[in-house]
Amino acid sequence: MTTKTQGKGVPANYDPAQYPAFAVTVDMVILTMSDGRLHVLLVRRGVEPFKGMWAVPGGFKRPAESLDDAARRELGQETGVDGASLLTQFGAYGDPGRDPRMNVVTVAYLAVLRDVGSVVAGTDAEAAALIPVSDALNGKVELAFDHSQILRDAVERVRTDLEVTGIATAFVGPTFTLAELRAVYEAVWGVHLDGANFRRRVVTEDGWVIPTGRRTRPGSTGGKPAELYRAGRMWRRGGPIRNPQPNTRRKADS
Amino acid sequence: MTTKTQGKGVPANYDPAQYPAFAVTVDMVILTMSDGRLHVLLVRRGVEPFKGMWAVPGGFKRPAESLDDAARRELGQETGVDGASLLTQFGAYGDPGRDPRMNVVTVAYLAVLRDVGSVVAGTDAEAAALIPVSDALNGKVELAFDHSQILRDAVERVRTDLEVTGIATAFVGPTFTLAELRAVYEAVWGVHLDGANFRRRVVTEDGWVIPTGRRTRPGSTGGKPAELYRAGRMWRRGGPIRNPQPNTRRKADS
DNA sequence: CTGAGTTCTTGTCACTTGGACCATAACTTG
DNA sequence: CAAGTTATGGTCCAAGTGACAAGAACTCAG
Repeated sequence: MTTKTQGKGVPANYDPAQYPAFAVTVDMVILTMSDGRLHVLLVRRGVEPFKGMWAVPGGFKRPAESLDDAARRELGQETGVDGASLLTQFGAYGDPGRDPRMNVVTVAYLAVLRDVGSVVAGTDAEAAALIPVSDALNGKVELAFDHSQILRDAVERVRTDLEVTGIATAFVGPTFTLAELRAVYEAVWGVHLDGANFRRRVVTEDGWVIPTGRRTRPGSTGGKPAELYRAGRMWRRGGPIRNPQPNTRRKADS
Repeated sequence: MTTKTQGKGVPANYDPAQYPAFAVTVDMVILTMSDGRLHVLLVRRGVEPFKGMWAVPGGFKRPAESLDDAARRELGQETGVDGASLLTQFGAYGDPGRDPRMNVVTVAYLAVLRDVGSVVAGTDAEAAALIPVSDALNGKVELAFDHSQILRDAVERVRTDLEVTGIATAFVGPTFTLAELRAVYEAVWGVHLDGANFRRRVVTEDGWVIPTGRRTRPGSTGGKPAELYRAGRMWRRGGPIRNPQPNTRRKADS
C-alpha cells in the first residue's frame, strides 16, 4: 500500500488541483402520510437535463457548511420548515454519468413530515407536488437522474426505521389518535395490524403515548370518538411495534 | 432555519452556477474479531497533517468509477481481499475544515472480515495495525481527521446491523462453532448471552445454521468438542438474535 | 326516533417466546 | 482417576402475542 496511504498522506509537492473535482449536492426525500398512503414531495424540472421529469428536491453544498447544514438550508428554502431533528442522512450516490453534465456526488437525506399540504403551498406551487410513492416506484411517474433508486432506498430506510426508531410519531401531528398512528405502520409496511393489540402494546407500557383527555370528532362515517394522545419520551429510544414479517417462523431448508 | 450559513463569507446572492468543487474520498472501517474483542484496522500517517496519528484507510474516488467500486478497489489494494459483498456504505462526512488542506467530502464504508491477521501481513506491516475499538474510542489512540466520529458511527451501525441483518456470519469463518458465533454478539453488544438459549434459538429453526458433522478440537482448557456449522441461507433475510436491551420493559413516566 | 352500520375501546383465552436454570456428555490437565 | 471446563439437551414458568368477542359511542338513512 505504498500508493494508498498517499491518498491521505500527501507528498510534499501536493497540488489540490491534481485530485479529481466533484460537485457535491444534497437531495431530500420528503415523505408524508396523505389519504392513508405514503407520499413523496417531488418537483418538476424546468430545464435540461431531464426537463419535464419529476425529481427529488435538492441543491449544492457550499464549502463553508456541513452536509447536515446544507440539507437543513435546502429543506427550509423548499418547504419553509425547520427540519432540524427530522433529517436523517441515508446514502451517498456517485455513479459516473448519473448527471450527464459533470461529476456529481449527492448525499441523500430523509425527512418525514406531517401534513405537508400546507408547506407545499408555501413553495413554488406549479413546480412541486405530493406524489404517492407507489406511483413513483412502479414507473407511473418517471424520475430524473438516479432519483428512482434514491427513493427506493429512502422507503426501505423508513421501513426499518419504523421498527427500530421512533420515527412513526414524525408522521402524525403533536396530538393524534391511535388509529392514525397505526395507519402509519400499516401504510409503510403494507400490512394490517389488529387495533386492539396495537392499543395494548402502546398503552400498557408507560412512556409511549400520553392521553390528553380530549377526543376527536368522528368522521362522517360515524364511530366512537377516539381519544387524543401525545407522544411520550420513550419514542426516543425506539419503537414498540414490530413488523409482522411473512415470517420466517416457518421451516426453511438446509 | 434562520441560521443561514451565509455568515461565513458566502455572498447573500449566492450563485449556484459556480458549482463549488470538492474532492471525494472513500474511507473504510474494517472490523474484525480478535481475541474475543472487536478490532479495527488502522494505518499510521507518515505525513502532515495529523502526522503520526492513526487513521482509517481510504483513498480518492475516480470520476469513472462508482462509490462502491472505489471502496472495493481500495479495499482490495489495502488488504488484498475481494470484499464485494462485505462492504456497506454507512455515512458521508463533509464538515468544513475536516481536512485542513482542502474541501473533502468522504463516503464511509463498513467492512466486516474474519481473521484479518493474515491479510494485515500482506500490506505494509509497519504502517497498519489492528487496534481494539475500545482503545480507539476512549481516546487511548488518537485518530486523524474526523475518523473518531466515523469509527463511532461504524460501530453503532454494526451494532444495529447485528440485530437486523445477517452480518454476524461475516465475523466468523465459513465453518464455525456456535460459541464462536455467540462470541460475536457478546463482544459487539457487550452483553452475556446464555449458551443454551442461543443454541435453541439458532438450531431449532431451520435455515440458520447447518451442521457439518465434524467437530473441533477442544482448547487447551478442555471441554466437550463443539460441533462445526455452516451458515444457512436465512442469514440473508436477517438475524435470529435480538439485543437484550437493559430494556425499557420497565415502567417509564408520563 | 329508531335501527343499522361504523369505529373505538375493553376484555378474554390459548398459544408461543424467552430467560433462568439444571443435568449430562465429552474433553482437558494434574 | 479426580477435578475443572465447555458443549449440549432438557425443563419450568413468566411474559408476550395473535385471534377474537363484546360493549360503547358516534353517524346516517328512513
